[in-house]
Parts: sequence; C-alpha cells; structure tokens
Amino acid sequence: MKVLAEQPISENANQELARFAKALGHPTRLQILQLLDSQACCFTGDLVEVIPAAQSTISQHLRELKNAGLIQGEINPPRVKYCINQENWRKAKLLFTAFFEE
Amino acid sequence: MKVLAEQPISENANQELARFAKALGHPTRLQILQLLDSQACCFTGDLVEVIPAAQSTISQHLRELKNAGLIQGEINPPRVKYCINQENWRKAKLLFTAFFEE
DNA sequence: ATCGTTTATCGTAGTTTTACGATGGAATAA
DNA sequence: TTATTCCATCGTAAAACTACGATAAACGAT
Repeated sequence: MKVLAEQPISENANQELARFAKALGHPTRLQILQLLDSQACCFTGDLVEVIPAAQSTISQHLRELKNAGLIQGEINPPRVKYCINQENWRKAKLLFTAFFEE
Repeated sequence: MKVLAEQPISENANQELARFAKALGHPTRLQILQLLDSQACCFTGDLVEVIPAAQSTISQHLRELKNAGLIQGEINPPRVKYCINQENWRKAKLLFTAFFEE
C-alpha cells in the first residue's frame, strides 16, 4: 500500500532557502525588513516616506516579502501594519546559518 | 580640496548583501555551492553529471555565481576547476549573520 | 595538422522582475 | 451621502532571468 505524502510536507530545503534568498535579493526589500525589524516603521506609509520609490513599487516589494513568508500584514484601518513573520524569519536564519556552516 | 573615493571602496552593505542573496536565490546555484564547498565536485563536468540541467545552463549559473563573487574558476586544461571564493564567502556569511541578528 | 574533450558563449524563446502612474476598494470622518 | 485617507492592484514597458540546443574556443593527444 502506498504511503501518503509522497511529496514532503515541507518543500525541499534548498527550494525554501532559495525562495528566502531570492526575496532578500533586492536592496529595497532588505531595507524594508530592516525597518520592520527595528520597529521603526510598521505602516506602509512610513516606509513610503523613507524609501525613495513610488508607493506602488513599495507595495509590490511588500507583496513579494509576504509571498516569501518573511513578513505579514495586519489591517489597522485605514492603514496596514506590517511585521516580520517571526516563525519564518527564524527558519530563514537557521537555513542560512546551516548553509554557511556546512 | 576634494577627497578621492567619493563613492566608497566597498559598495553599500545592503547592495552587496542583495547581490549575494540574489545569487543564492536559485536551487541549482545553492546545489552548486554545496557541491563545491563539500569538495565533492570541482570540475564543471562533475556538476553536469550530478545536476539535472543542460551543460549550458549550469555554465550560466556558474557565471552568475562568479559574477556575484561567490566562486572562482581556475583553468586546468582542458577543464576548469571551480572553487568557493573564500574571502567573499566569509564576507557573505558575515553580512547574512549581521542581517539576521540586528 | 587533425581529432576529441571540455567548457564558455551565442542565439532564442518564454517567463519573471522592476518600476511607474493610474485606478479601485475599504474604512473613517464630516 | 460625500469626501478623504491609505493601500493594493491594474496596466504597461523595459529589463533581467531561465533554459535549451548549437556553436565556438582552448588545449592535449595522436
């Protein structure tokens, strides 16, 4: 009898690490993460004031970071507050650390 | 009198980190780096045997890793031996570590 | 000089990324 | 209701990425 879950629950570690790395592969996204992590800015508008790019561009970068699982947003009308996704942040840190220490 | 090097010797840390991260942003390139770092493979041909992609594709990935400074190749006719660029590897590790610990 | 091996590069096609202005949607305030 | 604010998404254009087969370049061997 065949066992379920022939494809693992968590994707291949390399794929996951690549996904995180790709999300980190743009200076603006690094800056966003730094700002969020420092708690200096959490609302989109704050980021728009600090980062030299159009509001729509920053929103796009936020979406990519969200798709990669590195951040999460909570609605706080009429604003949206973004925060680091601590669980995945930790996971990314572990993956990068393991990668560089292998 | 103007001081030379108005643009810093080393580029902005975020730009450099983004460049490294972007290079790491593909599973095949991660695999190449792992293979090189484990010393299991050093010649392009060895990589081609292990990695499921065309020779030209792998060569392209090697070039990107080289452009990012993460690897270097030395000619060993008729082959080319690739190795981790230890200096930049260390630099990347430091940048990533600093990034995740800020 | 010719051949075979190894690897880089070219040419190409499809996909993805990046950036911007413009528009739309949600929620509060008036 | 209407206006305002905040943010996401749409539409679009340029650039970059990804992959492949085909070709070229470098070099040793014959």
